Amino acid sequence: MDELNERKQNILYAVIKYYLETGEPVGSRTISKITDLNLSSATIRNEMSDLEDLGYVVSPHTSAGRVPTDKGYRFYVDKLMAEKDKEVSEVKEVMLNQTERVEKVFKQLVSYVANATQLPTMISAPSITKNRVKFIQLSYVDDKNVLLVVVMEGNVVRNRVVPKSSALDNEAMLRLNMLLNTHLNGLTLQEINLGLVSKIKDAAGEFTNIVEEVLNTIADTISEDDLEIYTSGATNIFKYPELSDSRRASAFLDNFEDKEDLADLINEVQIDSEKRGTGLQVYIGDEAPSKNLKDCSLVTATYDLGNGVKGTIGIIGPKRMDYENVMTNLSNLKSQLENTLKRSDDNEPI
Amino acid sequence: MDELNERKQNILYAVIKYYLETGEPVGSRTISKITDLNLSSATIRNEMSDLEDLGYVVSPHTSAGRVPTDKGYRFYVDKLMAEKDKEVSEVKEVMLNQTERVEKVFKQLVSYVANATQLPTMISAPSITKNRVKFIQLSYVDDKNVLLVVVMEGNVVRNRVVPKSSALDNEAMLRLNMLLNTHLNGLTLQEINLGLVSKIKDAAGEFTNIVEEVLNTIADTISEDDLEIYTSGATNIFKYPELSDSRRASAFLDNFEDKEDLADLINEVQIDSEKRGTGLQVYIGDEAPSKNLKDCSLVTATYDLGNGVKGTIGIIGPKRMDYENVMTNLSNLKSQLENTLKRSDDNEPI
DNA sequence: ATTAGCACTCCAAATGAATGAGTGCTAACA
DNA sequence: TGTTAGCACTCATTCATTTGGAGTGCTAAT
Repeated sequence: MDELNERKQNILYAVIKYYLETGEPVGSRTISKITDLNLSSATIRNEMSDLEDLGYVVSPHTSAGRVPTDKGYRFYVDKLMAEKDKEVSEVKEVMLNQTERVEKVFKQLVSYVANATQLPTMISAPSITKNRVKFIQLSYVDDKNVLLVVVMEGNVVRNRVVPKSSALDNEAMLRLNMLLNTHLNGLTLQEINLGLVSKIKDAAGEFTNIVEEVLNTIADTISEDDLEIYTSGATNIFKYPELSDSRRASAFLDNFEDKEDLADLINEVQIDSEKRGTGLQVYIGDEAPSKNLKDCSLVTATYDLGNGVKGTIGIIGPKRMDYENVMTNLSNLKSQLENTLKRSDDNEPI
Repeated sequence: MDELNERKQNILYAVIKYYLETGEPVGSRTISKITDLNLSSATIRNEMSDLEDLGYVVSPHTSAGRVPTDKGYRFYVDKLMAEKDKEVSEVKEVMLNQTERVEKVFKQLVSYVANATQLPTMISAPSITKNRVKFIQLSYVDDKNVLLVVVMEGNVVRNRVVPKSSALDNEAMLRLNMLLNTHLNGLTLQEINLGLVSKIKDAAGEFTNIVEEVLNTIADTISEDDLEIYTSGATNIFKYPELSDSRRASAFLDNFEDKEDLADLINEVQIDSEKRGTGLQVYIGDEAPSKNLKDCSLVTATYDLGNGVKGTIGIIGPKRMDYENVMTNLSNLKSQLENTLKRSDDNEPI
């Protein structure tokens, strides 16, 4: 903490701030000019040399300016940024229209964020494995199939057409619906264990095999795309020359296109967030829980709808991204999401 | 047609074939060596000069080899390719698992095709506006909402939580379900016109306003994401140096990420396909019905499930893509899709 | 403690020569 | 008449060289 005196902090701040804008190594003369410290370039040079020894900056080669290291960025995010720039950026209210399908809401949302930050953005819909079953319904579709609809808390709806092996008249269907609802309502997927399953099958009597099919389908349906990921703004990385050469860009976009990889990433971020008890997190370079983000930073906001139902918004960009802007945006979004989606749960009678 | 004698055609074929592989302008000496025409480079030079005059090839600068023009490609696709290479490439049976949700099937499919062709691929789920309503169901969710489920032909399911303004007991719900199903089953969205709507509202009696909400929602639900587009393999363009500089790549990926643009494109392709009565289409460069594909070719297969229900698979790549491989792949996919999805409709009793 | 001054380093952009692939043309040949 | 060998010419690419400038580190003066 005392490692850096005020002047060094000021200089480090100026270096990073300037570098964030330009992406070019910044030299002593520049700092001397842009700050109002009234120090000559020579003095700055001495200080910067110290900062380099302490590991906050490096110069890419002998006669270049200095570039922040991960440690430098970390210090900036943790200390400098918070202290200096507490000017509250205007909070834009995002239109969260809950009457739309969830899917569509998230599509709009992710594209809004990508646009606001001008960075590649991903967002995970709330993981529904921890979400509770609100309502289950089987209905007649045609002779060979029944339609299974499962409504989860937060009005997430999943449906599937299930082929039926045996005949099933209306009354039987009614009974099955009753059976399923009385046993499963209010439970999370994790709570639907083998014991319960066999109990339901017993109770189903002659319909034991159709119930089995239905239960399998429920498990499938709920878990199959647990962690649905939406992305947008991938091409924003081309705004940063340091990431746009074709090798790097291709590698990055490959990752960004692979929803499964992103889901893994988000999973780890959520675990992390739980551990640290923070909603907003910044991963600089190697800090990110993923292999291929060496040259990038990741900023995430994990929103929490209670009952362990969580989702994450993530932004990936160059290390020299505008952390402040990104962080205010995300934290803003996070609280709005929590408010809106929680409010929609207040409606429910359960 | 007589414009090109056999020898010229052979040479043009060799030029294009070679260029498809290398992406480099190809010179007379190369052609002289790789063909078994036993012609000296000088002769080839003369012929190539003629081909250039006729507009089938150009040389990018004075001392470079020749590169096919759009006209050259067109001739290749229409004439040369068909004649020469009718070796049937092995037809791989793609796993089309219809028990999965449609959504997931298409996701798998598009990624399969992208992988098989090593090109950016998009696919549109069958447009459901022309699809028929099979089954409608309202059910109780909680005090303030009802759940609306619409099953279309081909077992495409759409659902939505509809806020209800007035109380609605079980019996009323039953009556509404009857009413909606008797009036709407078997109709396409286009056939649900204003006259019909007011007729239903009349018949609904006291529930006229909830019926209105429901009907609006149906219209919305069906049309909102008409033409859902799935994409995959976007980063494959980086395999082609001529498209991987950051300006071009960025522009391309921007387009490819924008699902609305792609939907427009697919729409026009489908119209086109109808006009020409072909399922498989090749657009070379400017031929494509879109602004930003100047440097690319687009190959599409429009599958037709009957009753005007159509969808399109599209592949976008450099002009020098492997047309044969791509076209056999698509035509293969097309027929399998048609078979599988049609088969699933045979199940239905309507 | 700060600063001016200077030598030194190294990148980046500019210049220019060498290389080589390819063409067009002409003249010779079958 | 069609084909080919030969030659002069063009132009992109590559590589080494030069040059300019930005920046540093060090030293000596304030």
